[in-house]
Amino acid sequence: MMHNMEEAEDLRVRRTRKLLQEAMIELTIEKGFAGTTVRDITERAMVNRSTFYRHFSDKYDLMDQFMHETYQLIGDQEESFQPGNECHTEYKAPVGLVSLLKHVQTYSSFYRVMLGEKGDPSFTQKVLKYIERRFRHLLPNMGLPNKPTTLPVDLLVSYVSHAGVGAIVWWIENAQPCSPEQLASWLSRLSMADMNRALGSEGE
Amino acid sequence: MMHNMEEAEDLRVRRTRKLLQEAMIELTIEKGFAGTTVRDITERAMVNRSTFYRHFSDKYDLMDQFMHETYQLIGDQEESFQPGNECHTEYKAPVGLVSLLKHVQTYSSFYRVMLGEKGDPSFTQKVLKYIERRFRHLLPNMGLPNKPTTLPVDLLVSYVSHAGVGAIVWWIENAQPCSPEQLASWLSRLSMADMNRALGSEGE
Amino acid sequence: MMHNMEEAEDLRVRRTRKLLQEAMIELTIEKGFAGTTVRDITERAMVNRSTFYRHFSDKYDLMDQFMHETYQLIGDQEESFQPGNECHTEYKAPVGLVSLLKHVQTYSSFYRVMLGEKGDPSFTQKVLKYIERRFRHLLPNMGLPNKPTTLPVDLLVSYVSHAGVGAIVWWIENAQPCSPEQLASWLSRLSMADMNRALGSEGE
Amino acid sequence: MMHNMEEAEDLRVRRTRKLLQEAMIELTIEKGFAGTTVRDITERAMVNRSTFYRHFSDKYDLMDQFMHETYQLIGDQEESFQPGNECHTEYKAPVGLVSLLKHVQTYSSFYRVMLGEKGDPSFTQKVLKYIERRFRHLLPNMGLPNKPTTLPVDLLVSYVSHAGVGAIVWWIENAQPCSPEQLASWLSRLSMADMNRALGSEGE
DNA sequence: ACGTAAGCGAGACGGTACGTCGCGTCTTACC
DNA sequence: GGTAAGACGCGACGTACCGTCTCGCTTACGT
Repeated sequence: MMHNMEEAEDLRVRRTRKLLQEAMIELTIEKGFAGTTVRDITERAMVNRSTFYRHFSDKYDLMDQFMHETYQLIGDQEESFQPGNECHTEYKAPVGLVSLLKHVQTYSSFYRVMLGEKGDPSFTQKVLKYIERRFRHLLPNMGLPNKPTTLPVDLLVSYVSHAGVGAIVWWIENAQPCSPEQLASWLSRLSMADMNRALGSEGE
Repeated sequence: MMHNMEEAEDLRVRRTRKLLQEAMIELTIEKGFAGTTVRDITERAMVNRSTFYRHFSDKYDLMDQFMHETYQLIGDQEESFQPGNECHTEYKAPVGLVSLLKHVQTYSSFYRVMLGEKGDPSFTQKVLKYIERRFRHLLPNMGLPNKPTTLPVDLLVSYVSHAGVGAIVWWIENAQPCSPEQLASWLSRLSMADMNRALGSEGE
Repeated sequence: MMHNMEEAEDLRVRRTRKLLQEAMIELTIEKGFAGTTVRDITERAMVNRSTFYRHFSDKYDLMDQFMHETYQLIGDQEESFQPGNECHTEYKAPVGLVSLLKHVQTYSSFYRVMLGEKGDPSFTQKVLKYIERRFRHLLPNMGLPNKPTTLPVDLLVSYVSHAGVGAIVWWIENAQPCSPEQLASWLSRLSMADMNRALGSEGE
Repeated sequence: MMHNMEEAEDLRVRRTRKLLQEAMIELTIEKGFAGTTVRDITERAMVNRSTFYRHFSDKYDLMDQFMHETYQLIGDQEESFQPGNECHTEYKAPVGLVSLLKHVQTYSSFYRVMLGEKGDPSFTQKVLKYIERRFRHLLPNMGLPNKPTTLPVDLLVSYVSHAGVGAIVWWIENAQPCSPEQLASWLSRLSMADMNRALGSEGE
């Protein structure tokens, strides 16, 4: 009745995976992702190198699984997120954005490295895609004229998504000088303005 | 008296460097930057591997020198760029932006890869820093209140710079569906609006 | 009262050991002994790998136990072997040799591999030692002068023992083109001649 | 006129190969061939492991090349060997056999291991094939009746070849208690007798 | 016949060697 | 002096086996 057999993984397995994940994060912070080798990770985690390969095909796989688990969690928290009552009426930061920022804050050193020049482009890409997806969910609620001569929606999405990452980068590179809520508020106001401005009224 | 010594390089040297540069670009397009090895480059360039190391310390150095030469050229073209007469009065795309976009268009396949997940984070970083520098040149001309409770200028710069890269990414990933001038116009209007909006009047 | 405790093994145990033995033989025939791994054996035997190690310390141990059991059997059959009435009087093949050859014939494919280049030197060595022992049993019955300048007995023993293996190798590599009895006859005649010739009369 | 360009191999290359060969021989003597790893060899030779693989595909290849070079040399020495004047007329050991035994004596420790249970079956096989080839060269000079019911020639060849190895094994395992010439004499007398006896007159 | 100790399946783990690849340095000969 | 050719040391990679070790399940045995 209780031990939920579908995810009752071997205790040793969970321990090993956790140790490897933590080691990877620490080392990435210290010397960048590219500069971190599988051997480094396993030595730090005090796990045999061959054991690493029993769980992950390479360091990128370890990375991916970490992100996947993490973003799953953020996604779960976000279920309480109610679309419809937050956009362009009142500038209140959406719940999901705040919880994303809180996660980023938790791993701020890690994100600082991963989104920077010692990081990994496919990581940045994943964050970007995640943000893009969020924006696209918002879009249908706004009037989207999309007249031919008009600024294309996709351009706008790419613009605000990258901009969002830019805001996050600023935040973590300056030791998060404001609360997640504050940043979320500024950020969503900027993005919403961009989108409304571009899609709503065309000045010319 | 000695043929303008700063650029009278040995013909063989210029040939070798050019071959290596072209090979690197081709291979990066084909298999990503990380996946391209020095041996690949030298084989494609039909140059001996040890010769590579006489000119560049590694592939990142080759990359850097390529970018440096290129952006030098763009910078030169941009000298005609007159700050002051283009911002927030009339939404005319600045000359420099257009010439940057034209350069990007010339190497669009290369940029598509380098700014994407097969690219190199330090490349992206350099492009970003370049754009940021451009924005900061513009800033002093605008009134910047920077009250404490207000959206920080640095956040704004990071926001619009990343957004600019986002626009470029959209452009090259969609086979440049509009002219450089058109994109420059859209892009500068969006950025200016962001900056004016945030710095000029605080709605709330 | 307890059913002869030395061989009343658990049924499962006997089954497992037999399966493993057979698998080893098959695989050795197919891909040589060195090329056969413990995992191969257990997979073929449909037995868990850890079960293998409960019975044998490694594949060499499995090998040894197989040989030991087998040669025990041959030894038993050989008890009827009466030394003294077969050597240098009449060239009749000794019983023991024939039963050895019959055993070899039964496992001819296995011996073909094990005595060849995909085999195992320690296996060959064991066969050799077995044959040597047989010859040494015969020796005391012959007059052995062993004068200093004379061909040493040990050399002779090594000579005929290896020769015996050579005969067996020829036999199994040519699909046993003659009966065990025929080969035994030829072989013992050759060996006896060597030994008589060398030990009995020195031509020069 | 002097630097014989066809075999003027890079001096470093010759040095490296020699060091590796010697290391392999030493280690094989110390711990057997199977028990010697590539890493062992390279450490002993004070050569980087990857350099090993630039010259040899694995330790077996190193072995083979060593044997090939060596037996080439023996073959060269043997050119003075004149078939026809040594067989079955006078029991004088053939030149080739003596030079083979001298080579074996030079590397006696190595051969002791390689032909024994810590050795390698394919090595033994090569030695065997070499000896077999020598015997077959001798054969045509003898009258070979080969009547159907008669002892097959191939059996005889296998018999004497293995026997020859047996003699060598005895020799090196007993610290070569006699001169190569003495052993060669005994050995060729035995083998010749076997072959004459079997092929010449059939007692029954 | 049946309860229990054994044998067994499943598989994580620490080790060690493998053969490959890429790097950057170096030497030698050629032009 | 620039280049080709290529040996070399270094060190990471991902794979393959090895032998050891739980941990539950099931099955033949002994009374």
